[in-house]
Amino acid sequence: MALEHAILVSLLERPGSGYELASRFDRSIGRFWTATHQQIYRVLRRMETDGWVVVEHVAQDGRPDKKVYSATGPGRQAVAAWLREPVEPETVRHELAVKIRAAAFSDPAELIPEVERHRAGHAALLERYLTGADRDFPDPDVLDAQEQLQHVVLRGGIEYERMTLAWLDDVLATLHRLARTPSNPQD
Amino acid sequence: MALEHAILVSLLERPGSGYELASRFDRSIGRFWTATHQQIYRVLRRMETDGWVVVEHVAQDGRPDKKVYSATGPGRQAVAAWLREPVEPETVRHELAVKIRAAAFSDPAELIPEVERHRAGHAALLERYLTGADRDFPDPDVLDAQEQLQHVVLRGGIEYERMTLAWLDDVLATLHRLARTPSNPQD
DNA sequence: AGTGCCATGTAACCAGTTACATGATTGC
DNA sequence: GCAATCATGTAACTGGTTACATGGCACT
Repeated sequence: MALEHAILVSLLERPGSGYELASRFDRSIGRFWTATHQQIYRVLRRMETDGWVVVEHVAQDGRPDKKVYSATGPGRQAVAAWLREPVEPETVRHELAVKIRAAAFSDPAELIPEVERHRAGHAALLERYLTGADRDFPDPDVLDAQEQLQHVVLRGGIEYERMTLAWLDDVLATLHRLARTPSNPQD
Repeated sequence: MALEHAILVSLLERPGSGYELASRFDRSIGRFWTATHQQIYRVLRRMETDGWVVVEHVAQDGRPDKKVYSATGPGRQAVAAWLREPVEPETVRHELAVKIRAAAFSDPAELIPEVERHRAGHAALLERYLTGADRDFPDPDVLDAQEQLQHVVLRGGIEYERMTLAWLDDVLATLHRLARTPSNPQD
């Protein structure tokens, strides 16, 4: 399980409430780990009883009170211990790839709009990464350790999106080729 | 849910037993969808009662009997209907990326062996893809529709591994740089 | 009047993982 | 004798998703 650790890393970078964590998981951290607010609240309570985080109740006016969480010493140690454990290989769930193979048993042309939709999504994400990189790391040669590590992860996201865009173009070309030569497999 | 559909696609490509499906999920299909045999047996039974697949009991001598499953007409229609539904965006789970950011709160040098282990795993996988591509698609210009779609998915896997290798080199360079300049953040 | 943001939660369900169980055959 | 391969399953658990609930403030 790594959601605990993802939350701890986020709290080490900056303390915050469950709500704030949920919005971070929708933005930056969401690039490589997703979580809903329900999950986050549940895990935060568990980590509090484990002593990995502490809460500070903050009253606000004009908006609801919030509970600001911070990582504790034991929490930091838990992260360090987890870093020393080997990561199991990622379990892949690539639904679009399954669909592309499935297209052989239906009409490949039908998949084109879906692939185009994905392409547009990835293009938009790449744009967001690039503008985010410009904004958050305007001078990539002067970064402290934490920023360098954040930056190299962001570079990974950018390269992933570029690769994916190129591949989706390859997929689209293949689908268009198949649409032009109507073989109609077993239908 | 897409495990049903991944199994159906695999059975459309070729009928097989739960055991055979499990080994396919360890090889080719495992590139973009994973499943254990327990899961596969459970889903096959559900799909049988739904009429998406049919079983044929095959007695064998020298080895245990097996139940060979095939996709039915309704199964094929279920795949076609699923193809027309939009795919939800993939939920990403990239544990290594979390660890790289976590390294800022521990010793970045400690992560180097782990990243090298990953690099070796991805390099081995790329090799396997490349030899598999040579073996299964020796002449990529003469492929039928099904093979073309399988091939474009394989190309995606190859490009993904290449990109990942390049990124892991980038990560390693970053970690080595940080190890040379001991900043030691909050320890 | 309606939408969106801030903020926290409960409850039910479903998918996926881990552990355990059985048993014959083939090869080292 | 031991491990690997073929072959199918049960049971318990855990992590993640979906639906539902509450309520004030700011903006259009």
